Amino acid sequence: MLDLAILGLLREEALHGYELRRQLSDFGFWSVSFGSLYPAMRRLEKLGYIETDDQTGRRKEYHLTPEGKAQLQEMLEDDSTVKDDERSFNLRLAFFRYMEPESRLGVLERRRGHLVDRMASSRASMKQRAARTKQKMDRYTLALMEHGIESAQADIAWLDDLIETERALTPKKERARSRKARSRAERLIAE
Amino acid sequence: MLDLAILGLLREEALHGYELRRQLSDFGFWSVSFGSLYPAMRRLEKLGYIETDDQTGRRKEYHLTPEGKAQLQEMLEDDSTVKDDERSFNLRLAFFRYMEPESRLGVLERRRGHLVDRMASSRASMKQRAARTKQKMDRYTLALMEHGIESAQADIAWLDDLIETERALTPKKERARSRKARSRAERLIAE
DNA sequence: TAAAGCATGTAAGAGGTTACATGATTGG
DNA sequence: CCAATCATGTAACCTCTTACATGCTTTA
Repeated sequence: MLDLAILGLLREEALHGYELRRQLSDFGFWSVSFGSLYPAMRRLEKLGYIETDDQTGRRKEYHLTPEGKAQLQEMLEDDSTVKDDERSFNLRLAFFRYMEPESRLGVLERRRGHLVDRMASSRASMKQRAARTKQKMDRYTLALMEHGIESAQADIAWLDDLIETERALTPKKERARSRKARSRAERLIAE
Repeated sequence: MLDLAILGLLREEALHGYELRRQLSDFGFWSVSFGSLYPAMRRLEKLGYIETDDQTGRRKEYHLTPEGKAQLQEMLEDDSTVKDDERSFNLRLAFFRYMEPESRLGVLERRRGHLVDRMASSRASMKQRAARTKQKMDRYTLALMEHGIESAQADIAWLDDLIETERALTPKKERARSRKARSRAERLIAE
């Protein structure tokens, strides 16, 4: 997670730890602590993925080595290690330009599927709870769950845009299956 | 975090670990692992916050002790230990009904302020980056950041609804300062 | 009767945080 | 020149996950 973020940010330009941290939080990822960032950079240096040549004292600017570049590529491409959480997805999306165009659609659709699943099970549990206990949920819990569903819907609509654009950019055969899977998902959403 | 979730869910009804986990994920909080859940319940039992009397073998239903109830109250009320992340806020909101009405507005406004801040700094860094590097951001990064801002705006609007409703429910004097703080925040949002 | 799901638990370790320590540089 | 910010780092610890182990119960 953190390793991916470091390598990804360093792919574009050489950075030192402090600046890396700023960018990480500016992108809206997360505010990693220095106690986690600096040891991570040391580790990546030992692994030969990043290095620094300027000894000019104060700042320690790291840049990607060819091995680091290859490692980044592998981390982005290998979806067996991908977690289904938002941060993991956002991180990949931020580095989409470094990915193989064919892999991008897969990442987007996987994220979409995950959101659809979560929404469906959230809906189901709301109904089940309404049926089980006669009294309705308290105002706050209801607001929380409804907002969760609405946010997920907005995210899915946004993903659909991205998917559509991506499809237009990489015209390929064999789209029938994906389209079918998508309309099934849409039925699930529609209550 | 996990402790708060366990105590909060047990406040309404006695539950065993397996069921607790299901509810936790149904609420959209997170899918806690058993390797984390069971030890946590043990710990809470040793602390005297929860207990079980049914030895009927298979399931171990825990319920809240009076001490556990007091502890829950304290965890909900004490905002010095509150983290500003989404999960922490959602968890508190789900247990709003157990909180003092006077504390609720504070939680909502604190969350609002946090979102406004993050959005403002995200906006600022986008502009700064646009000015610094002549070339515009790649399509994906742009989509990510814009969507982040839009999501935050939607969350803020939702919070405003909650805040308004809450104000109507707890009519009090001394609202002028809060209202002023809120309109300042609104100016920040409006680009 | 086998497979799938229910239910509880342990051990090891990944992946972070907090708190602390240090010092250089910049701006009012 | 003093405070704030920049900048790097260490040590202790905390929270949670993964992987494993066990056995019961329901369903096809």
